[in-house]
Amino acid sequence: MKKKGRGGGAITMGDIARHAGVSPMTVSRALREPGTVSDKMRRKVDAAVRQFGYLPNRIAGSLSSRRSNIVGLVVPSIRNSLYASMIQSVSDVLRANGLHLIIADSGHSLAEEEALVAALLAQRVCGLVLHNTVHSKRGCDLVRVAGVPVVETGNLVARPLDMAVSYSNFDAAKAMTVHLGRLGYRKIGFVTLPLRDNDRSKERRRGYLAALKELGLPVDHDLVLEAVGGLNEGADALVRLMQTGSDIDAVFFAGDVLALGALFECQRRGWNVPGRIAIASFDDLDLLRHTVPTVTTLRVPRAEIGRRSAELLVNRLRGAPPERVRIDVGFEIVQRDST
Amino acid sequence: MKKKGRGGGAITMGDIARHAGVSPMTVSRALREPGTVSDKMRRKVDAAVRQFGYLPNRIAGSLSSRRSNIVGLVVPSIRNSLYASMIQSVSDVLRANGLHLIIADSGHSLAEEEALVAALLAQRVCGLVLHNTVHSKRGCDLVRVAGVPVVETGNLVARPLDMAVSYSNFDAAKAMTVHLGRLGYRKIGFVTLPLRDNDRSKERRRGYLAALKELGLPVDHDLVLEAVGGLNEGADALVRLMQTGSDIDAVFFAGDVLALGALFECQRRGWNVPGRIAIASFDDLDLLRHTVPTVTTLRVPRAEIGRRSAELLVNRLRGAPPERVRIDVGFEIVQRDST
DNA sequence: CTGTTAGCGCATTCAC
DNA sequence: GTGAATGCGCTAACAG
Repeated sequence: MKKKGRGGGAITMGDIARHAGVSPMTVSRALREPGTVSDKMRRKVDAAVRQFGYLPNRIAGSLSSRRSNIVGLVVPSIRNSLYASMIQSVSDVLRANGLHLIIADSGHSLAEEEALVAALLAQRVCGLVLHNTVHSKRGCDLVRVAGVPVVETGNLVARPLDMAVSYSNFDAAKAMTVHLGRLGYRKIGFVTLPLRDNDRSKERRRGYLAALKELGLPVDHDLVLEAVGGLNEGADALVRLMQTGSDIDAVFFAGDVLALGALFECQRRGWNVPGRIAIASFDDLDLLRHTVPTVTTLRVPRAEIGRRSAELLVNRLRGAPPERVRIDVGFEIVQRDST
Repeated sequence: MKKKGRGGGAITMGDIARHAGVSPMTVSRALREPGTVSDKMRRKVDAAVRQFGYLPNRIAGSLSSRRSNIVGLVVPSIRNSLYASMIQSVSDVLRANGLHLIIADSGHSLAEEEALVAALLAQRVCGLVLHNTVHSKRGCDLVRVAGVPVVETGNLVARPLDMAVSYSNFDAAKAMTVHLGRLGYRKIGFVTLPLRDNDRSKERRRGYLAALKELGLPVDHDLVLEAVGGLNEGADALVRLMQTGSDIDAVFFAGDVLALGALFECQRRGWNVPGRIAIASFDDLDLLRHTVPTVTTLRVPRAEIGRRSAELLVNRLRGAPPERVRIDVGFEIVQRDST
């Protein structure tokens, strides 16, 4: 059983117009700018819309208006809860402003990020949020040529593609290391996440090393480890550091999951924290406030980063002049029982 | 160069065609079906595409072909890591098949889900994945009228809108409760997540009650608590249950974060687990394998749910006949040290 | 294999 | 305040 000869497809604005006895243009206006249409017309349109369960075709609308009202977001990993609160706040601000969000996951790969940026731009997103701050040459070119506003959020880069909202990974890691030094720890290990194509990891390690220098402590390369994410990796790293033979007294993990894994390993082995070994973390995963002992960490205002990023995009889309913006949201050291 | 005026905007397929000395249609084909175009033509097109950094406008393509190649996914909360692995596998399968994904977050609200479904359908998504299985009347109508394939994943409903890939929350909760009974626990508490508009929570509680009956244990309503998510809530619930005065010996938490919060509370108070109180959880959060003690839980194959959901959509989009599908991925009880 | 014609469903721009 | 004409950039369907 097909519809009338009228090409069986979905209901269009024209159909609604016909059934409401008005022109398609009036339907379009009644839906987007109800104020510019007389009450009588609007009621007729609304009735027909409800009757048919009509949903305007935004694809056609976007093509015609040359605006998609969709923002693209690329994070290194959707699974990492770290990004979740940022995603949420970006999403909330955009929705409050009638914009939609496409989230993509680059899997920490530069090539994948490039492919995703291309795909998003091909969808004609009207703005981008990129967590990574290291991009392929072509990725940069694509963004520049497209001319859409872009916010980079993973690290406060000196010269962003367009806008940046973040904190300094260098300053944060340095501050935490100095904090440990001031607490009296002298042999401070450091476990970094993979450094490849990752600005943030590199900056954190740089911060750690700069702090040692400032504290007048020697750099012991046996005390610096690289680990991929995960609880097991954190546990392994801790054990390896303890076995170096050096009298290591604290470990700073550049990722909260690593720190957590290490803490659990200590619980399993009965190593007192911080008595036998102190543990510090990066990023205030909610859990760190609940473990026994609670874990000292760096708090980064992830939600604020998301909110302000989205606000910048919204403003730009509303006509704010394109100017380089660089917002430092800062960070905070949360001293708890593990150090 | 008369009409081309550089101010006009982005580069179009027509521009590429002109510069490559071919027709727009050849450009279109060279990009989408390179095999159907001669080598010579394809090389000319590729050269022009690279020279201008051309990205085809998918909005125009979608409007013309009446296919968006975008799938919509609605989850109750992006922040919940539970959904993350499902999202990831959906995303992977879709991308491998040239489809994109829009993720939306309903905040556990029925009204919000309806609004999101409407927005996604207005974007003319070619498929939907809905985690929630309770929908508003209008939400159901919208989906049905749109005629796009839909997969529901949160609970294995008897009569899905279209397709369902999930496990039975009832069976799972019942199985775990029976498992606890068989281990010898006689006073088994239950902490549920909010029940409102939430099929999954209701089914889990039903399963718990059915198990008590099967075990021949009395139902003590003081031992059933409702808690919103979060570590604190889990801790609070545990303490309240312990203070009922009844000699409660085990608690089954219908959410992994709740269980974790309870476990940490036990660590803080020095309550032996499972000696003084046994703890069981729902959903195999990675952490539960690492805590001290490790936590008994229900493992649900979240990634498989995502993968199979996406595969069903892909098949349907490739022309598979619309038939009601109902896939039970099952679950597994993971017995660990907390019980 | 390649090109031509004719829309896709809406919003912009102008008349009225 | 309303409507008619026009085209957004691309692809389906056909013709050559």
